[in-house]
Amino acid sequence: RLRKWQSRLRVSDAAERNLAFALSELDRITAQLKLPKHVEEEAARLYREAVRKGLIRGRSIESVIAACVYAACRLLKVPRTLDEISDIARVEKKEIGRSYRFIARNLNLTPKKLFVKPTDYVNKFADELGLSEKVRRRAIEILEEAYRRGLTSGKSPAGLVAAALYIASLLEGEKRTQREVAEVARVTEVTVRNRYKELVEKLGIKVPIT
Amino acid sequence: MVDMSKVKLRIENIVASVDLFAQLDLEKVLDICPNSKYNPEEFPGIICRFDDPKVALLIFSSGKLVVTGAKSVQDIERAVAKLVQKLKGIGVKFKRAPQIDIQNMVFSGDIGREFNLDNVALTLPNCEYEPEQFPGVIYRVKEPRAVILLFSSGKIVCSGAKSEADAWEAVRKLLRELEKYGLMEEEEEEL
DNA sequence: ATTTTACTTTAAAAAGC
DNA sequence: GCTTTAAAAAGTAAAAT
Repeated sequence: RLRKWQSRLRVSDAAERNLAFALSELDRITAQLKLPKHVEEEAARLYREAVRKGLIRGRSIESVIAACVYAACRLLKVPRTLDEISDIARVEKKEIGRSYRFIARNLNLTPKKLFVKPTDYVNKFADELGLSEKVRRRAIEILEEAYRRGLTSGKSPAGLVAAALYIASLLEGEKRTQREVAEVARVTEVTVRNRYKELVEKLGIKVPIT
Repeated sequence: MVDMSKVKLRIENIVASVDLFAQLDLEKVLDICPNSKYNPEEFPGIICRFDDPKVALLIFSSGKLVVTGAKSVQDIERAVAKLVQKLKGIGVKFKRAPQIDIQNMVFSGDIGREFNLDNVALTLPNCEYEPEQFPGVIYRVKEPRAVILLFSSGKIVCSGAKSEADAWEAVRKLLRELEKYGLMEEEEEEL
């Protein structure tokens, strides 16, 4: 009898220790990324739910917490790239991505709930690049036309937004280099260049010679 | 009725597990497998490649094998027969004829029309789509168990099926769902 | 700056860690 | 869970030219 009691205590002990570790990890990440309180709370809620459903088995607490942060950002429309999170999480991006897709599947986080409008990324990147409202509007117009023309399916949203911002910055006379745009969007210059070429070509955009 | 007339499927890879019903001394087996690799530290089996039929075999001391890379069940049968002949050459005795089990078949294919994957992801239940991580929609079919990757071009990859008939049935079920949710008509305008 | 090579996703088995 | 094997899809990344 006493043994069973002790083992239960041990189990809840371990569970409490794991939760405490997970929440401290969550605190560290959200503080470093300067994420709003409601995102941290949502991530914590998702984590507890994941634990309750036994989704942590076979996965590290770190990768699941990082995945919950990313999922919370997507659910609450707080644009953040997976790269930014994996920079400070001590787990590789690939592993966070796997945990993210796994909890999304099992917590019924549908693509619809997780969808973040490209517009939100436009504003986030434009903020970091110090671009005007005019450039943002132009970039969004380009993205909407690209969507209508079927040029966005399967492509990296970050890469598309980066290319649209690059083009808009040229058109509105507030030029940013491909390198600068690629850096904030966390994609390579080659990706920006590829998207840029396709958008300019297929949408017939005349960019000023640089 | 689901129109499958424009759908194409091409076998790309077959994975099979095989039991030869014989114990093997892997050090001796190494001699009859020219281009083979064996590092028990990292992997317990011999990795051996045949040019004809073009397959890769994983050979274990238990006498069990994994044959991959085949484009037909016949390729697997031929590869197993070829290995058995070589093993007989070094004196291996078999308790009975080898048992071959097809474990997985991978197909590439085409549905014959393009898709707006954002629309598909927002409408088709139980699918995954994370373009930041992978360009295709991932759709899991319960029965027969298989997974289909759907790309914006309409090209697909079907894996996990244990037979060609199962793969066709899985694709048929995906098309039935796409039709059910009106994702097969909306003649994506222009271009 | 462009080309080549490599890796992302899916499935499944083998023996052992 | 991981290790190894094969193959396609289309995109992106990294490395080479």
